[in-house]
Amino acid sequence: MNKKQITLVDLAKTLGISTATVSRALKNYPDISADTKKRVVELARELNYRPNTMAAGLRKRESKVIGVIIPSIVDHFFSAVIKGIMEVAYEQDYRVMLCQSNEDYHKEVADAQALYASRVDGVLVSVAHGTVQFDHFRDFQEAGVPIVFFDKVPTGLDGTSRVIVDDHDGAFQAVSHLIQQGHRQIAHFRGPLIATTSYNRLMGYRDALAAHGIPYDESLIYACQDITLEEGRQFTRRLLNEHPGCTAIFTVTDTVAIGAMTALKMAGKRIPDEMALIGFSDWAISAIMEPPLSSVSQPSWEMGRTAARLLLDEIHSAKQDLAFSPETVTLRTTLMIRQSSGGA
Amino acid sequence: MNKKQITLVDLAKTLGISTATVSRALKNYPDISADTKKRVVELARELNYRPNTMAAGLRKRESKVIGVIIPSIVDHFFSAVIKGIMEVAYEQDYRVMLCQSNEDYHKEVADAQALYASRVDGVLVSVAHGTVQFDHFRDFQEAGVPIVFFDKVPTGLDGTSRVIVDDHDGAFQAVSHLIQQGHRQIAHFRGPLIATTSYNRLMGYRDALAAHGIPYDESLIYACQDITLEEGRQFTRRLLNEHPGCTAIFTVTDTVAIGAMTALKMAGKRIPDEMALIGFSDWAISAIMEPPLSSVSQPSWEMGRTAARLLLDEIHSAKQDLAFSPETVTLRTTLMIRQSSGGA
DNA sequence: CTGAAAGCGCTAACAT
DNA sequence: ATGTTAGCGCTTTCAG
Repeated sequence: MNKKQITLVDLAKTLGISTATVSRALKNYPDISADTKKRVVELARELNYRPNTMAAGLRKRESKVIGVIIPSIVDHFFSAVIKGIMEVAYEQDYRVMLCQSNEDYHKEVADAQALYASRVDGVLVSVAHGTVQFDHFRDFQEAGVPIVFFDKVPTGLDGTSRVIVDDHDGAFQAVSHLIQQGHRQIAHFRGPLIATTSYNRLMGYRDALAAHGIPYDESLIYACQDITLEEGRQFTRRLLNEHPGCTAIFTVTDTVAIGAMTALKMAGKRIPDEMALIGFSDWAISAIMEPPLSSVSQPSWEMGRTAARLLLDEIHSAKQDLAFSPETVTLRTTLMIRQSSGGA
Repeated sequence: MNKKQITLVDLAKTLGISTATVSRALKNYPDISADTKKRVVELARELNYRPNTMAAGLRKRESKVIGVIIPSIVDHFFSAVIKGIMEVAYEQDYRVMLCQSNEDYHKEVADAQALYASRVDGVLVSVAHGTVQFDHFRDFQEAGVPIVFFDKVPTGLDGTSRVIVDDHDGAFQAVSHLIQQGHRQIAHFRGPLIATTSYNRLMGYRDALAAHGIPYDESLIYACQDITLEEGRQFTRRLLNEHPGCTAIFTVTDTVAIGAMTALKMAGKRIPDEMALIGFSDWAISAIMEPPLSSVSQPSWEMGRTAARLLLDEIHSAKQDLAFSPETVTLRTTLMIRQSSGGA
């Protein structure tokens, strides 16, 4: 199909020199005469020569590609992470191969295999909800291909770096803020506890109550399955019924908080006067809701950059056979106080 | 660095047969005895053999990778497009290499070169705002590598397929709807006209007025530069001042519409009674604004799937040296009528 | 400073 | 039904 591409051989032939010299000239090798270098570079530009990275990769046993596996790309958080990853990769002259697991374990396995088959130099992965077994990453580990996990990280599988968000602290701050506003009965709409993030946010909530001497009341916890607007609405209606004395809600994520907001308005409750509200994630839209939604902001872009940097460092170490000790970086959240929590 | 990987040679040696046979056995070639095939497949699984796609790619002159260049990934529209692309690619056993131009011409050029160097089998691109010259795609064209443009497509550069949205019709419908609701003075907050999308939406607006016998009043057009919330707010305040008789606004995109919504509420105007509002893009959030925002919904996911399908078809044709005539697919928008336009 | 030659891992004629 | 051989385009010893 493809028309003939220009190769090193073409350049070498027309110049009457060896391909080795051409290769070296193009790579700024020290022991090359300024003259030949110039001739090579010029001809290369003239013929529009483009090195074939597959050939180089095969020979050098490196692809200059990093693989990324994420649960979902249509998600502000993840797309911001990817943006961070791509920036760092680009800065260091790496390409990015992207896979979306759709929160499906089997797809994640297939993605890992495809990336391994492509001989990526490293992988960044945020594991799917349902993933509890991690054999599909063994290929990489056995081959010495660095892996860095971010956001949703596996339990066990040590020897790998991780970048996570301090969900516990984020929740702790949010709830502490509500307590400082005078709230005593604070509901929490949590997520599924298999997700470490949901779990840690719940713990942050509990610990904040404990730290302020407020007893933990399990009936104030409502468990979302799918983390939808609809769940936010439903639980709000139930809460209003079951706990008329409750004056604040902290939700596992903004989606749920916005659902709650709608339900509260429909019930004629004033926010934050009759019910304060804080979400988690700080979507772009949260700030423009009415009233603007307080939320725990996650450093998504930073997370992408940090994870990519960690991975590339490890790749470089591995290439030079240097030791590398895996690191776990915990990024801090920021509580964005807006009107919905009465603090702004 | 990397530990030794299992190769065809390893399999061939332990089984005492040739690599050719092993290769064929793994690929379900017809002329292979059931017995050897079984032995090969079993050993391959046992040793956890993973074919090296770089080697195969070099030999077969195809990478099974498609490149994607988009202006921005942190954007609901584009991330949905990418999702569609990745799904189709996965179905047909292709990998996706993703690049983000950041709406920067020079980055776009660098991305194109990197993708060409990776010898991708085809490219999908949505060009940056500022891109007016398209030489950086010549490499692909000369090498016979298919390109499909989507959303932001180049003018000229024919011989390539395109997938676009019918912006004109989307705008036409939106404005017609407003007219049917009885509005006669309808403002339009447009985008920069270098973007074909913005231009076509403006034309749709004009033509809808014309079709209903309403004169076009240039002073009702406000030009956004950056398409921000803030611009939406400012223009709304100006509009209220300059055109007290105006009763409806159609904006180039939802961001601007939401800015307008905030400004209207602050000015104490009731939506849609005193001012009707329709946006464009149909963000997830538009439906949960208060009042819910009417908007022209773009088929983003469909666009990704269509573009990817078109590209893969062309790749397959090229591989078999079949003729392929470039196609331009125009996807229809859907007007989502909600409360902000008074129709629901 | 440059060249010759081998080889990365795989596939595809062309044999047999 | 299987083996032989050549080669995809590049890098890298090892010689000179």
